[in-house]
Amino acid sequence: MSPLKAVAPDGTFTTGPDTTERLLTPGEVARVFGVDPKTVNRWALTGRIPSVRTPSNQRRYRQSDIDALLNPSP
Amino acid sequence: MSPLKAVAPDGTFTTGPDTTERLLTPGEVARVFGVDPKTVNRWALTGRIPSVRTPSNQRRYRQSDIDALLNPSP
DNA sequence: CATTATTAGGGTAATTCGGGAT
DNA sequence: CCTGTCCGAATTACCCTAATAA
Repeated sequence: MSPLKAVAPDGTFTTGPDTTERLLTPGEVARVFGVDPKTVNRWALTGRIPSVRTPSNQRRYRQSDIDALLNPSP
Repeated sequence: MSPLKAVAPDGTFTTGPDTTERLLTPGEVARVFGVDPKTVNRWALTGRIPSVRTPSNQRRYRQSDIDALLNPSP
């Protein structure tokens, strides 16, 4: 199964990648938690947060992962 | 082999275009990695991603290439 | 044919990376 | 153990106009 899903927010089926899963930059995540962007990256290095790497080795963080940290065991 | 059919691991095949070789626009790839579409084109220029050119010089990216970047030799 | 969105370019400011010292 | 800061180098975002796509 491809990681590039094709279900639109309204439930319709569209061909193409899943655009519903937003990716956040280190700076954006840093603002959420009120810490330095480098601290966010250290969390990734120590395995506290999952991260996605761009082809140029920059880190991106899934919105769902951040939401999970903000809402533990709902 | 023809790009117009997909052969599953069990030997069956599906009719229609090969979805693993679908071409993605710069904007679609950009949303996958959470970057600007221009950045995706820069990846192509610097050889980080293979790209296909339309007759009008626009860039397209093979979904299989994008999948490979997200799942580096598992 | 007209309209709207996307893309290709280039130029510049901002962000990110990694290491290392504090 | 965890965090914020300094550094240089690399990477990216946003600005614009013209061309292409739907």
